[in-house]
Amino acid sequence: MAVMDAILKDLTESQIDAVTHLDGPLLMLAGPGSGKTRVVTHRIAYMISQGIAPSQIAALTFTNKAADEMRLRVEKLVPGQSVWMGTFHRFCAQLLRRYAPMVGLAENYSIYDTSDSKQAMKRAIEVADVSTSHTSPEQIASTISRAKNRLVTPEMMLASSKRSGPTMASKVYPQYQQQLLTANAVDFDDLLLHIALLLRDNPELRAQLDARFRYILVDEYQDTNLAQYAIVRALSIDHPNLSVTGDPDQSIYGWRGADLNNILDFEKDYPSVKTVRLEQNYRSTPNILRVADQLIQHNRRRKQKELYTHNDEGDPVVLRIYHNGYEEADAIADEISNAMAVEGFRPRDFAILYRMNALSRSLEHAMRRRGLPYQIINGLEFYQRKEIKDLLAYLHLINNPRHDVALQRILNTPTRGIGAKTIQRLRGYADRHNVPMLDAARQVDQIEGLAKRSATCVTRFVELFDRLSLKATASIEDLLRYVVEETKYEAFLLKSHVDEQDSSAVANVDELITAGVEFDRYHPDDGSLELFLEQTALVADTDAFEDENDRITVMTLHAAKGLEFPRVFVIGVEDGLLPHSRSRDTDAGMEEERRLLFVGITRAKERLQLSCCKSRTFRGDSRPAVPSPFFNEMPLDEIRRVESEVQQNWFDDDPYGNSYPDSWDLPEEDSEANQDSEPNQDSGSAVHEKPDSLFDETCQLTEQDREQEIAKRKKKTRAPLASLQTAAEMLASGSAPPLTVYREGTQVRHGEYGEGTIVSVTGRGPKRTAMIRFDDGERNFRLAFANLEVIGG
DNA sequence: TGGCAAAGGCTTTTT
DNA sequence: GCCTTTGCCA
Repeated sequence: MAVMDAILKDLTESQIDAVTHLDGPLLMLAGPGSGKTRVVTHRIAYMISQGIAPSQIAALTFTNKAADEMRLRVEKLVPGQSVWMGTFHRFCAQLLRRYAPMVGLAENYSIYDTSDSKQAMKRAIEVADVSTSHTSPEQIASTISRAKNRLVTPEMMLASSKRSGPTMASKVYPQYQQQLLTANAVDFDDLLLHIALLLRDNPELRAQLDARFRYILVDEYQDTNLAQYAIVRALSIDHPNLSVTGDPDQSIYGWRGADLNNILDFEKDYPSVKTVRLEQNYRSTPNILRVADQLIQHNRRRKQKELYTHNDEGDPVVLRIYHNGYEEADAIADEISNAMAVEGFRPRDFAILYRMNALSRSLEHAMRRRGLPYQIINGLEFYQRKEIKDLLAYLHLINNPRHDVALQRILNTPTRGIGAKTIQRLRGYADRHNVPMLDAARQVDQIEGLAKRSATCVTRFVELFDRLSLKATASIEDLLRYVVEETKYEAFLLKSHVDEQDSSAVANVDELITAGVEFDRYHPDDGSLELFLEQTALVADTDAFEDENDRITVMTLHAAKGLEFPRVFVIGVEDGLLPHSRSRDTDAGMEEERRLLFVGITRAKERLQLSCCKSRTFRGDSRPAVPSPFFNEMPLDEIRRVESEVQQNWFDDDPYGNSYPDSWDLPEEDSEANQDSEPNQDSGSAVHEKPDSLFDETCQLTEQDREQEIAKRKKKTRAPLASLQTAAEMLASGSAPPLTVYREGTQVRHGEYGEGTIVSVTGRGPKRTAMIRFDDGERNFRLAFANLEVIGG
């Protein structure tokens, strides 16, 4: 049979083993580049070819992108079949649409994004009346989020905190849930939580859905949390045809509640499981694979596996040491541009990966200056833009008039005379009566202490809203255009960006409308406002990735999971960055960081470069950087180490005025540059005894380097690095603005407040701040801005 | 009330 | 360095 041939052709024995497994639990342990997606898609095709109804199959992925990819490939094998494929969150969102009333919601419920839920959280904290002096809303939010991922309800949290006294989170959690319920909204975690609890508490519904989704496939199983575990478990009792794929070594979402035990204990949960191991790697060269393998051997919580490949040896992995982040970015951009010109690589062949989004900036500069086409996949993108959030807030409120966060956002946007005070009054009224704020706005006359004028403005807003609501069933495009027009939104944008060259805001509005047009075209029949909003809420940053675009890809290591590129650069492989300083303290944290680097390394097919810098600009000023301890866990003898030469004109060529800080700092802060890199004494007991840590000479500034740098800086007119010169020298050379020494006891005169005495000086660089005592009290000034005159001391 | 400028604070990763 | 909050003035 032809279809069958196509499905099983070119598969290895163990792959066929997995593909042809139909009934009963299946665990696929698949190393990087082992053709996992291929096996999963072929398996779906095989199932269908064996007569299993596509409607009984659900494939759950981690990102929409992975789902799209899967859909595309299944479509090729068995055209026209409709298997449900999508993310866990989308899966739950759609179930919840249907069963919303069972958890106290209406089916037009809204999905709060992170910033929405932060707003709700603040309000909950206010209502719960707890002091946040020792925590932040974010901290409480993350505690509650973790609780939800572990299926802990407000009642459970309260009960468990009975003994030690209620915690901040246990007091806020019920309030927060009340906020969401009143607003007919859920947050990301609730999507999973509601469904998990629904399945647990309603045996009939559970059985019904178990039968409906008879075959469930879960991708990236190593990244599932308890809530997700409970959901798939509940759907696989009568029909335990659950197949999961994953790689414990690629679990990188522990911070989000992912529980490695889900995959490590799968065989215990389902004793009759068939386990298939896919260990052959079809992606990378042996050189790359050995580095990855030796690194990950240092993790203890894992399942041992043998990675091997029949690919050609290829080039050695390169470890590159740069002076600073700007050089790193420039050199990589040059290298890419060279490889394209000389070796015929395409932009899409390259990926640059890093631990934090903040590291993308210098890369962006470097590539833009060379005219290299690139795509940055990062947070704070399109849907986070103010103008987009504003317009979507209108749509959200039209779809769900109880959406309080949206209401508060647009009540005075564009400005229409409704101030913070008025909004606060409305909120207070709403909280007291336990009603949505829009209802409060409709009853504005009954709110005491509100100025007549404010009340009129509110009423006018309600009228506007009612007018907009009449268009609720129009196409998304029409609705958006109508909103923009009725609110005079563009005029508002133009007015608020008068002197800026920021025309991008208006362009973004157009782009949103375009997105609406596309949605309308894609959903001629089933398109609804609700669905549009759901889609925009559940898009991830990684989904913006388009591989048909011929561009260099720039993104975080997290976002890179599941992708592959011929040439990969991992930048910023430095202690404190990778591993990140906030993960360094625990073994679990370190292991996850190690896995993260493992994921980065194994994205590369042909060539891999890891790089670190001697100094890195961070939060405004540059600090010495130390290579990642992970380098000591790699086969260094087969890695090619290249230290960039000191470029003669490097500092003069530097296009960014700030690669070295101007000298605001007082000489006493010298020491920082000198107390380099003690190669992490506290951590790494096992690998520690290598005294010849290869970085001794390379990654600390040698005396010679230092002298060269001093010489070069002296030539410049810009203020030199304070740590390398005394204030007197700077004055003598005329290279610095007259350096005023502000210290405790210095007498100063302020243009406005008169004479005073400096009590203390804190902070560094442009943020250096002095506390000055005047006759009428103490005030803080930033020395860089304050207009101070020294009169003595 | 609204607009602006300065101070404050903060950065891991994302559905 | 950048975004958010605050505090002051028209």
